[in-house]
Amino acid sequence: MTSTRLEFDLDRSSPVPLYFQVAEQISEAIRTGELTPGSRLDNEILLADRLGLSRPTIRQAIQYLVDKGLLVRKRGVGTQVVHGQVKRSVELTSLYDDLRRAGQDPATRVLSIGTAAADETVAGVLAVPIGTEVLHLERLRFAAGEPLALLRNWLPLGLAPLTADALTERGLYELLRSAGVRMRVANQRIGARAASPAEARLLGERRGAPLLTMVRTTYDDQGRAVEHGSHAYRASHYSLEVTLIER
Amino acid sequence: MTSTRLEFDLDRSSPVPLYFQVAEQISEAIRTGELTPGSRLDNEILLADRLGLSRPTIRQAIQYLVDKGLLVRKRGVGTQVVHGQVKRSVELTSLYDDLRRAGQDPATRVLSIGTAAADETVAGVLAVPIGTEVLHLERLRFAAGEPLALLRNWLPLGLAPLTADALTERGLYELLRSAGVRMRVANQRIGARAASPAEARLLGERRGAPLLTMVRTTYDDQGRAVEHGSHAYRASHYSLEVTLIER
DNA sequence: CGGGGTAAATTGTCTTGACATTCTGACCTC
DNA sequence: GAGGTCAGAATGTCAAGACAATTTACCCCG
Repeated sequence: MTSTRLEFDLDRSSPVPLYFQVAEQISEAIRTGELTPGSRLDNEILLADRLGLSRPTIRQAIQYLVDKGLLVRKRGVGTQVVHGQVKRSVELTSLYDDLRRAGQDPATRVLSIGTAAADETVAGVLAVPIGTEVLHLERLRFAAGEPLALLRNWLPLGLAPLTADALTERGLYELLRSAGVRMRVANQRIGARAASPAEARLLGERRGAPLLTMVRTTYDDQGRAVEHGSHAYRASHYSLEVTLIER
Repeated sequence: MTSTRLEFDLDRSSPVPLYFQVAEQISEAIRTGELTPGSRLDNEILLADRLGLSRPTIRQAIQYLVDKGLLVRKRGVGTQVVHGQVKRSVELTSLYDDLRRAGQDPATRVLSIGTAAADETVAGVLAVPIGTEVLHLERLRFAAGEPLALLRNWLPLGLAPLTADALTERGLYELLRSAGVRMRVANQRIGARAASPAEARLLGERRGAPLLTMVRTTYDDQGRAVEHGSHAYRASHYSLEVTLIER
């Protein structure tokens, strides 16, 4: 089994790090099928030699792809492309992003927006004193013209200029990101329960219909809570997908 | 703000890599509160110097903790302990493991175990031809004496010696791991639906009660599917927790 | 012909050294 | 006093080399 002779374009004057250029091109070769699942990469020393790079740089590129789940390394054996195509969606996504990517034409109706005093739960997760004024949102999300989810959020004040108009046009995550908030970690608790009469009316379901619930707290790169949400989805129309990669 | 003078025990004769020893002890210092959230670590060069290690080794230790979400690095600034305490459970866990860790005394009743011909769905996710014989399991999981979940699994034959007795005593993941299966990636789809009469009877719920459902496929480090499961949990008794870390 | 030991191949770990990039804060100028 | 400029500090990237640990395959011996 001879390994594929990959071609690489390296631009040493580019601000893009060399290890990243290498990783991108290996990744591309996997995507296009030039590197088939199970095939072996050349060993690190040979690769480094052929590209005129040092071994640590090559290792950094490979490690990056191993962390993303595209490659597998084994000491004494070599580096291989993983078999099978696992969906790789480990990103911090929001419902709005997901729907738009799926071509589902999301729409939002802002039910309420304004400040509220943080109760014990909200104060706890946002790490502010009880009673602190926080921003409270209630939105109804539609996809393909159908009501899909009831979204309630609490955020610290002053994070981003959020208005009803802006929230009607764009998703919360998108607005936060463009305001310079760098979300990095999210903790989600996913459950299910029967719809209350009020929820059923808003979502167009029968009373007692199963709802998928998610309580999420999102933190920025400093570990500060930037958003807390309590959402309810119509189980008949939506499910969540999660991919876990063990290191 | 002076940085804490950490003490480190390094054992160069240990088979445990030095970078890992350092990472463990920083992690421990964070856990015990010796390093408080927001506090700055000494810079990498100073740290390397004090421990008698090279800078790349220190960087490897820090990078490991950054990936786990315990530390934050900023170029030109330094390395800090993240604020807040995000739950760090990015592991590939099974229900059985979760329950036992929570001291919930899990128990299992094996409803059926045997081979079955793979239908289109199962064949697709396990990457075997339709009609291939696969192992099929049906289990009822109890916690604290109460029925909690209905678990159905399909596995390739010959992976591990699975018997009804073994499955009564231990979890599926535990048995697979001890048979040398290295699970690395899991793709999960989480939803909710109303309980069918049969499910309601087994789980001790009323007909139509909301169930939390999870369809999961687990892959080993080669990317080969090792397990496919379709599970239903009593929403009134259980919820799933997921932590996402963006790199 | 089978089993065990050995050697080769490959990745894992660690060191030393250099320069680039980015952020912060102090200083200087207007 | 406000704003821009510059220097210092810290992490980011890259190189070249050495040795360790592990896996695989081969060869030799019984």
